[in-house]
This record gives sequence, structure tokens and C-alpha cells, in this order.
Amino acid sequence: MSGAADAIKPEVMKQLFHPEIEDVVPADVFAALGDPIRLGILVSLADCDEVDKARCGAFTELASPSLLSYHFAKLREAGITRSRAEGTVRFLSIRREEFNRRFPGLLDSVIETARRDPSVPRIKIDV
Amino acid sequence: MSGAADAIKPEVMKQLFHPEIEDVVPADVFAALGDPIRLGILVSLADCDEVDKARCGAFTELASPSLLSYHFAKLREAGITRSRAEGTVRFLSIRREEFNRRFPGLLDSVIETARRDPSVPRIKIDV
DNA sequence: CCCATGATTCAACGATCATTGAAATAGTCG
DNA sequence: CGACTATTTCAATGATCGTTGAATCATGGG
Repeated sequence: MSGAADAIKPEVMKQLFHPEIEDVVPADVFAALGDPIRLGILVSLADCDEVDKARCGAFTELASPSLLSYHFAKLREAGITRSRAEGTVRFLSIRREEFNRRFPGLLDSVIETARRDPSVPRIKIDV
Repeated sequence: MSGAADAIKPEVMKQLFHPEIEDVVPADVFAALGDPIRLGILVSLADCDEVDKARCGAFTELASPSLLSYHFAKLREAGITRSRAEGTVRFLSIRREEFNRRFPGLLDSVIETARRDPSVPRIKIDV
């Protein structure tokens, strides 16, 4: 097409749903944490050296792409993580500040608990 | 029956299963916490004035007896609570010390989080 | 324009979940 | 014993879960 002002950045991939942090409710948070793969995603994210630089594709040791997508959605819809698109890649990060404001201290205990436990799988994310 | 040494206390009601605290795993704990009724039971227990004096029957505002029994079992099997029988009554309590040893700091954050949130139902337990 | 790549969506599956109401069990007390 | 109370168990329901594999979508590069 040949319009004049199509200066829109092409990187506007379909937006995934993120709840307002005020709408997030404890029971849903804990339900989202109630799966070893999702806890694995969380601690791996928490231990990632550079924040907001973890590609979704870095988690393939934990599950198949399609299953990962399912678990990413669970964490995202529970207000725990954020998914950001950049070109053909998607980056995953923890909604630290917001979440800490909503549920002070909770995330740290959860991550510490999951990090300490051998039943939680984890990967090294090379950014 | 007329044996000589039947000095056995009659309060040996069928024992309910409690996992060893070492066998408890984070994902199962969070799954158990992922329900508003169970969070309600937990904060109500935590706010009970006299520890280990909360009758199961005190929770009937939260759900029907049979549903309560189901949720009690979930909390118990996740290592969070203990059920103790005394005559025809059962008492429910939080496995504070053990649980804190296994997952330091977690229970307090969870209870604080649930206590602060209006989506979690709660009752006043009169012991 | 077509192809490769990264990721989500869809359809299907068996498993578990939350809930209900009725039945069983355990203990107490007349 | 027999009625009564407190609680669990059972059977049944529809809903959601975790998983798989195939299909789809979006983007970037030849």
C-alpha cells in the first residue's frame, strides 16, 4: 500500500493480555505457582543476569514450545510475568516492582523457596 | 468384650494422613494455596486466639461440611495443617514450626498476603 | 515473494479439581 | 442399645488442568 504517513513501527505484534496488578488476587497467584515447570520458569528468570533480556526460546529444556507457551500464559495472566515482543522474538520478565507493591515480600519468599528446592527444575539463561 | 488390659484410650479415631515435612514440595504447597476457601481457612486459623483449639466445625460459614472436609484434606496433604481428633470433634492447626523449618519465611508471607486481601473470606473462631 | 524462524493457538486426551448431596463412620450420652 | 452429633467418604457432575502434536501467525531475510 502507498499511504503517506505509515511511519508506524512494524513491531506491534499481537498484544498478549496482562491483568492490572490491582485485579490480581492471591488465590490465582498461588494457583499459577502450583506447578513445577512454572516455578522453574520463575526461578530461572529470577536468576537471569540481565533483567528483561530472557528470550522465551531459552526455556526449551523445561518443556516443548507449545507447552511453554501455555505455562507462560498462566504466569502472565496471574500478573507475575510480563511478555514483551521484539521482532520475531519474545522476552519474558518478572513484574517485580508492581508485584511487590501489590503483595509486599511475597515474591521474594516464593523465589527463595523455589530456588532452594531440588524439585524445581532450572536452566541457565544466556542472554 | 472382657479382656484384662484394655486400658487403651478410646480416642484413637481413624488416623488421617499427614506427610513427612521433608517430603513436602513447593509446587504442591502452592497448589494447595490456590483456592480462596483454603486461604480463608488458613488466615482464620492463623488469627485464632488459642492455637490448636480450632474445631473443624467452626468453619461452616465458609462451606458445607463435606466441602470443608475436602479442603481440609488438601491443606493437610500439602503439609500445611494438622488434624487432631479428640472425641467426636476434630481440631485443626497450622504446622508452624515444621513448616518454617522446611520453607523459612514462606508461611508468614503467605498468611500476610492472604490476610491483607479482601478476596479471601475469613471467620472469627471462638474457641 | 517465498521461505525460515520464533512463538502462539487449536483440538484432542485423560487426569484432577471444586462442588453437591446422600451415605457411612466414630464417638457421646441418654 | 439407640438416638445424636461431628466429620469423613462416596458417587456423580461439569469445569479446568497439563500435555501432545499439528496448524497458524508474525516477522525478518534471501
